Amino acid sequence: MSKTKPELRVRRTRKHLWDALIRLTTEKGYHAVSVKDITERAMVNRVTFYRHYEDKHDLLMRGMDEIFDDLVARTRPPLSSYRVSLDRPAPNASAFFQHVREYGEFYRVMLGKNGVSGVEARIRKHIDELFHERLELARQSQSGIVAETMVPPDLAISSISAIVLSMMRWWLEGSFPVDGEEIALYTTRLIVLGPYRALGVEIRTITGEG
Amino acid sequence: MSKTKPELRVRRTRKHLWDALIRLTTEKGYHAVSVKDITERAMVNRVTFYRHYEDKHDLLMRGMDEIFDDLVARTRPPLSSYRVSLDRPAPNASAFFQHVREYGEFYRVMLGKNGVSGVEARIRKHIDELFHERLELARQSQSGIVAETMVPPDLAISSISAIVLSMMRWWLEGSFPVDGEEIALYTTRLIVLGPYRALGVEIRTITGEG
Amino acid sequence: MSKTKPELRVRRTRKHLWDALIRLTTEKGYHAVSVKDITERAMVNRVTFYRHYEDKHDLLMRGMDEIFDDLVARTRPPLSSYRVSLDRPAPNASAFFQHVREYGEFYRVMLGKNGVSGVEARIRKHIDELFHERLELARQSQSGIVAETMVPPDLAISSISAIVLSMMRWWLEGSFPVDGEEIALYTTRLIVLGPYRALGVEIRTITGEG
Amino acid sequence: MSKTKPELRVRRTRKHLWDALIRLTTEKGYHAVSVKDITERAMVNRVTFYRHYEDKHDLLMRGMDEIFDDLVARTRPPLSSYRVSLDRPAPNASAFFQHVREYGEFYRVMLGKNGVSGVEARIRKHIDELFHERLELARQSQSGIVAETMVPPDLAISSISAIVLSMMRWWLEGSFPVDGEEIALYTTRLIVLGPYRALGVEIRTITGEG
DNA sequence: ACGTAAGCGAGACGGTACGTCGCGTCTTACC
DNA sequence: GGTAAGACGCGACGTACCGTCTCGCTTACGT
Repeated sequence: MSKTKPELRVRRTRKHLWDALIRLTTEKGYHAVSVKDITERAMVNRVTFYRHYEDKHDLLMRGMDEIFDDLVARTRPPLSSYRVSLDRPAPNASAFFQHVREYGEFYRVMLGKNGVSGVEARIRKHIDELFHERLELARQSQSGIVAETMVPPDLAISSISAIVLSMMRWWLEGSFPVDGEEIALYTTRLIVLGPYRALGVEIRTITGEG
Repeated sequence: MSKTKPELRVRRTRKHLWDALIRLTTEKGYHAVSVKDITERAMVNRVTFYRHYEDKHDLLMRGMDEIFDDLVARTRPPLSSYRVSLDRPAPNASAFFQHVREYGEFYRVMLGKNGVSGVEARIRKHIDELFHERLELARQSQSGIVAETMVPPDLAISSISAIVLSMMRWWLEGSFPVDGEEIALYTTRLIVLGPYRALGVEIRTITGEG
Repeated sequence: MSKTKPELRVRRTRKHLWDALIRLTTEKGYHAVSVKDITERAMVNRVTFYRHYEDKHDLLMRGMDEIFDDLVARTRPPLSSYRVSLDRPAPNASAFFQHVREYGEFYRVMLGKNGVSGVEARIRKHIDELFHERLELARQSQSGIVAETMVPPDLAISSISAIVLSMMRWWLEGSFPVDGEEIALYTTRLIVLGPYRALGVEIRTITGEG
Repeated sequence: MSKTKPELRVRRTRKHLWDALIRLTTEKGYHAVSVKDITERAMVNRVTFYRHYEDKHDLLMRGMDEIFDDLVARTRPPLSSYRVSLDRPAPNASAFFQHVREYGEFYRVMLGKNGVSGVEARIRKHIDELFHERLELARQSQSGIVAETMVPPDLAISSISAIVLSMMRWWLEGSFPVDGEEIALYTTRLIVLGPYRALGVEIRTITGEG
């Protein structure tokens, strides 16, 4: 590991800047926030900002990197066996929403009306990656090969992250109206019923259904 | 109707400005586009721009208004009877994707990575409204009252527009890889299988209906 | 005479524009007055302004031309014999101040703090011309030739118009505090005592003086 | 003195701007000079101009302040005893014209045909103040009280600055055709002969004084 | 008196300058 | 070495005014 932990002052400065960015974005939208705004709120000199970041966008990106590191660390883990179910949330779905809650302030502002256009795409990309392999596992666990699907596979796959993002947004906008497990369960259901079924993934554990 | 059709010169100027905005946004992203860029591309004086629009955002909003007027005009129409089906695209879905193809350049850039943060939300809102009443009709056509749904209704509803947007994005990014009828069919299927099902809208009741 | 008297409407328009210019200049100073201001005040379309005048300055110059035509017409006239005196105003001085009173509004604003830089010079030039020949007459009426003057002749001459303008300003700013004859008398005295004497012009008719 | 001397860069920037203003005004007249012109000539960014001055006029006023500070510093000084004379220039008159020569470029352009309307008035006001007290001293040195003057006092006084300005203009326009002492002498003579005489300030009383 | 040519109103437009805001760089001085 | 303070160049902003043009209406003048 080449990166040594930065000095205390440096970390403090960066944290102040990040917090200021998020707060100001919440208040008046990312684009209306200027570097001057950020540094004034963070009580840091404007020149100091430029010693740490290239610009406002750079600050955002670096902050997001850390958040996504956490996201990956939490949701990627082994997950030896997995069964598609309508009764229980998929375990990584639970982990995902725990993460979302923790970084709620960030996700809320970025997905809200004052958000940043590219950020949603980046989140979607991450979710895509996360759910992609799950899907592969699920499909491979099927005995036979599905000859023809109801919708083209990549279309179905892209709808998954759309649904997840939609769930996130609903959960965040309502300030976590339900439990993390619950939203994870709903998300699992919508994905299993829709895209999964369209792809021919059998819901084995479902009892009452054909 | 109080608004008289503007003079020829005026309409020409506005069209040039709109086209320049869309082209430039495609090229380098909305935020990197300046009013100066727009007017230079449109071969219109910068001051003339401000005679018609407050700013870049105003130009975008007014242009969108017209597009959404067209969208509503095409998809709202009566639609006396409607049956949920997995075999045929819902008629308004077809109309919707025809509209999307027509304004493809606009939708492609706005939903792409160079898009504008608020625009997707606005599109989503429109789609929400369009599909909302369809859903109500579908649910009311059910004989009994659905006591409990698999996911909260508004959650399911919000996932619908997420799916539609996702379909649009896929279709646009691939430059219309499939027929409009086909993408409409896939969209219908994903919605019927997922959110509709989660809401208890039975597919089998469809076939039995007149 | 090649110039036919312009149409009624034309004369009316021009008068409105001139009046508006003077009023507005009085109110907020020449430079703060825009063509738009003038036309609005004159209740004339802005384009119409440009049909008559090149710009604001052109309007001013043409108006001044008329005023100076009147000035010349009144003060140039024959004036067969003239005697320098400290008891009576020089006749052309009287005529001059009558003219000033008549066009008081114009002169007041042009010589006041909101005035126009070039205008004073133009007025000075006119006064110079008027007094120049008087001086020549006066000097030639002297029997002998004045060998050496107390100040160079052209310096003395240029001080004359300075004094006259100074008198005008005082008279105008105080809204004609004294009679036209009186101010003409004072002006005559200051000129005769100062520049004239410096030039060696004898005050013949003066009784009580050496 | 609370005002610290500004940084070197700042002084340099301001000097460049001032010089550019004077040069450009000489070349094409104050009103034709734009801030853009000034900054281009001064090789300073336009925004930097506005960091120092409100506008073109502000630059002019602040520059004038410094010049008038110098003027006052030079001509106000003690001046314990003073005698009206036609043979020697009044000492403050000499000092005055020395000052004028030093700031010749400024005065020449401001009093020339490309001048600025308000500036002459401001110069006149300064001269008025300077000569006012001299006059009072001269009049008070008279033994008796002058019952009636040939022209109202304030009229005579206002003619003094008119004469001085006139002398300045002649001297500047001819590019200092005569010595400073000489023009000061002529000015003294014209003032003593004209306004002073009109006010009853006797010349003969001068010689008899110690 | 009346038809017609002019004068005129209305408003879009290109163009120059304005004064302001935000960006990113640099220098100087402090700790 | 990290930070504060602030001058500066640069590019864009949104506005004001300028002078031109085109399109129609109306008005007063000449026959």
